[in-house]
Amino acid sequence: MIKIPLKVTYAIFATLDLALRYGEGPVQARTIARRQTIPPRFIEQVLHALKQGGIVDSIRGPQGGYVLRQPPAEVSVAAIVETMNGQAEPETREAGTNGRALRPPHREALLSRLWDRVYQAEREILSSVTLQSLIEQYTELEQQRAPMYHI
Amino acid sequence: MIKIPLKVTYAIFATLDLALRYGEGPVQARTIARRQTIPPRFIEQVLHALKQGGIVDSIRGPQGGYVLRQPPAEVSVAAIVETMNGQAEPETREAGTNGRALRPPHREALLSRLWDRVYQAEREILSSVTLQSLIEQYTELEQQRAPMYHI
DNA sequence: TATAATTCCTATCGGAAATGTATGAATTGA
DNA sequence: TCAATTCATACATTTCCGATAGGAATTATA
Repeated sequence: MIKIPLKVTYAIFATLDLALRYGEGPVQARTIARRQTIPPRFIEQVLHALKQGGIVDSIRGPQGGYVLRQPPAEVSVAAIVETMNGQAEPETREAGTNGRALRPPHREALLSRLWDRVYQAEREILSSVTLQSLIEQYTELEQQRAPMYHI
Repeated sequence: MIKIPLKVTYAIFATLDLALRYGEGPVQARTIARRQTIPPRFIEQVLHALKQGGIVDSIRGPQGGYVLRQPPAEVSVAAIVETMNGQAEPETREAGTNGRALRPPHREALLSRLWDRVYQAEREILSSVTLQSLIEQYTELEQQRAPMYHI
């Protein structure tokens, strides 16, 4: 049921990459693509969507690139996920009804309510996680195994 | 993020149709299809999947059809949803990593944890909703607007 | 002002998944 | 035996997603 489009994963890794370098000036799409192993032409679209969603800012021209619009602690995963999904209209496909079974208006409402509850639960979880907290979790994980010889 | 395949919606409406007639003998696929406005050839596949998942039983031959295997109060939406999705392997696509950014093993783990939490929350909600409770909600909704002139 | 580096925009492609159709075999009550 | 029904599988169609491509717009720098 839960679908995690690659696009979303890419978006999170890309913003994490920016978060690790927050305050150090713009990072170019190509650079992120190389570091995160994301198809270079594809990450452009991801970053563009993130810009439309107000997650990142872009600087054009030479020495340009992308920067996080807000400090990593202010950027929730929920915001990123919603931005990446926001493009496609929910487009609730109706199923129609007949006879004397459950009838359309309420029948649809029944499931809408349910999906809404699920969606809400998801949002609450994703809202509580920020790029900052992800980075912290990551360094914790790393330190458990090897005393950072990177970053 | 939340993806609701039509197949799943159909499965819920079909089982609801059976739930409304629980104990009254088998209902034929064609009948459900007509009442719930589901492509007749398609609902067969849905019902078949539900049978494999142990949600419904089937009776072949004339006067055959489908019945709920358990009373409506025992059938959770989670069971239905899992049955309908159970076919396709999750198939976690890796994204790989390079350079000195977040490195693969833990980077992936980071998101896996997060998606697991979301998935868990979803399951809890869907497990708490049964066909019985859906029917109750439905009749409530109906009575609020018009004093049932159907069913 | 020219140039090169970069983002921006849109179109398109290919493959996979979802949706739906078709056909015939197997089962079984009457 | 016959007709009604599920069962099984294959096939067709559409939609979505990941990815690629080409060129336009912008701008720092020389």
